[in-house]
Order: sequence, then C-alpha cells, then structure tokens
Amino acid sequence: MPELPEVETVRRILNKEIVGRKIIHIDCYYNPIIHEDLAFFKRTLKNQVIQRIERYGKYLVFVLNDDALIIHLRMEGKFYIKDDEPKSKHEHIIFRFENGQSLRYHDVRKFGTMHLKTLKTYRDVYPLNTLGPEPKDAVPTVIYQRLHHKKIAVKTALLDQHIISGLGNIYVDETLFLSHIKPTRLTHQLTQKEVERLVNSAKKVCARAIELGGSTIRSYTASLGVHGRFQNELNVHTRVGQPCPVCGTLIRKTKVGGRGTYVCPTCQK
DNA sequence: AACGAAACCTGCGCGC
DNA sequence: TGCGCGCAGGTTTCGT
Repeated sequence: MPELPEVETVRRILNKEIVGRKIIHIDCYYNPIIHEDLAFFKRTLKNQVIQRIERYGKYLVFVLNDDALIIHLRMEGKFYIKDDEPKSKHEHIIFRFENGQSLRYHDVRKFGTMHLKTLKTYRDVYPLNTLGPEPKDAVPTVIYQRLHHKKIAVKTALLDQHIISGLGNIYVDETLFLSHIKPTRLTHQLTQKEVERLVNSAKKVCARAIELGGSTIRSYTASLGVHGRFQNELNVHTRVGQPCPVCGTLIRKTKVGGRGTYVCPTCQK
C-alpha cells in the first residue's frame, strides 16, 4: 500500500493514536524485518515513549526518547491498533503499550524493514541519508541537473528514491500523464521545461492524493488509515482499455523497467 | 553506466 | 479441483 500519500495518511493517524504511549514489551515472530539484533532491539525500545511520528519519502519514523525507529512498509506493510487479542496470521511484530493496547505490524509478504538509530544521527545515516528530496521540496533545476547526467527511462528515474523520494508506480504513472511525457523518454534529452512540468505534476498529484487519504487499489482490507479515495481520480494507472479522460484514446498497458506501466499514447509524447 | 533478472515473500486470478 | 504461470503500491543485488 505504500507510496508517499499512503504513508503520510498512516503517519497522521499514528500521530493521533499512539503518541505518548510507552512501549512495555515487544513480540517478534519474524526476525528478518528487524535490522538489528532482536535482543538489542527489544532492550533498547523497552520503556521508551513515542514522542511523535515523522515521515521521509516512504519511510515512517517513530521518534522515541533516545532513539528513532525507522520503518519501511515496502509492498504490503500495515499497522493496526488492537486491544488484547491473539495475534493474527500476518502480524509479525507487536508493540505492547502500558494502557493495554498494542500496535501490530502486519505484512503478508514480509518485505518491510525496521532500523533503529539514535536520535542524534538518524537523519544522517542509512537509510534516510540516501533519499532525494520529496516532490514538495524538489527544486526543478536541481532535478534537471541530476536527470541530465543520466541516460535512463524517465519512469525509472522517477522511481529512484535517491533522485526524488516518495513516488511509486501509481504516482509516477500519474505524474507522467499530467506532464504529457511518455515513460520511456530518456532522461538526458528532457528539457528544463519538461522537468519543471514533472516536478510540478508530482507535487500536485501527491498533494491531492494526501487530501483523499491515498489510493486503495489492490488490498481493500480495512487497515489503519488506508481506505483512500484517490483511486477514483486516477487518470491512467489501472485504467487499461478505458478512454483517456482528456482525449478519449484507450489507455495502454506496457512494461517499463520491469514495472506495469499505464499510458495515454496520444497525450504523452 | 545501464539493463534485466533475481532475490526477499505470499496470495490471487487466470488458462488449461 | 489442481497446477503452473504471471501479477502485485518496493528496493537491493548481481551478472552482462
């Protein structure tokens, strides 16, 4: 479920629901999600209070008393807040709070990751120090420079979190559509104007998607914060065979950089 | 430097 | 009903 708008939606809900909670116990049923040694992880987090939740690109950060827990949901990571109930099949990590509630990390494919860093350094070390600016902070001339020195499909570049962070397969397709640029165009031959269109479109798409609580296209299971409505406003993504909302040409599905890619062959040049 | 494929996992829908 | 394949909102790694 997670691109920037979905992660931001989760962040806002967690910020309301679990700030001020003290972690008194952690259960882990699948170790590889946690980057650190499990005993160290549990010992470090125990008795810390959640101060606030931040987000950088697609990463969530639980800011605690002394440390920061940096979480990536990858494809299917979700959070649930529950009372004292037995663990369900795909819950892999349970943070238990003083008030009897617990935060459950649920992930069918087990791709998610958690890194523990100190408060002093977490922004300056892996993984957060590798991220490019997110769309709202991106400066078109800077992005232009980065793209100009590369020769890859523009879709691949927009998916690269080191260049610009937060966009995934849905929002890249929508950004390219709004920019009238086809996904296979090579980065080194994009003009300044086109890159400006890309950055502005990405900002617009993300802002609107956040307003609507993100998109829910595949996993329609009720989860924390994810009953988004932006899927109703998608122009191309998932719309194969349907008419382009601008020109009526049928939307095509192709493959770019190994990813399913939706495009209007008339609007995007 | 750039590309594709594979890796990490599970579940679903499809054709046979 | 069962099996095999391809697909899925992500990222890293490895070979060419």
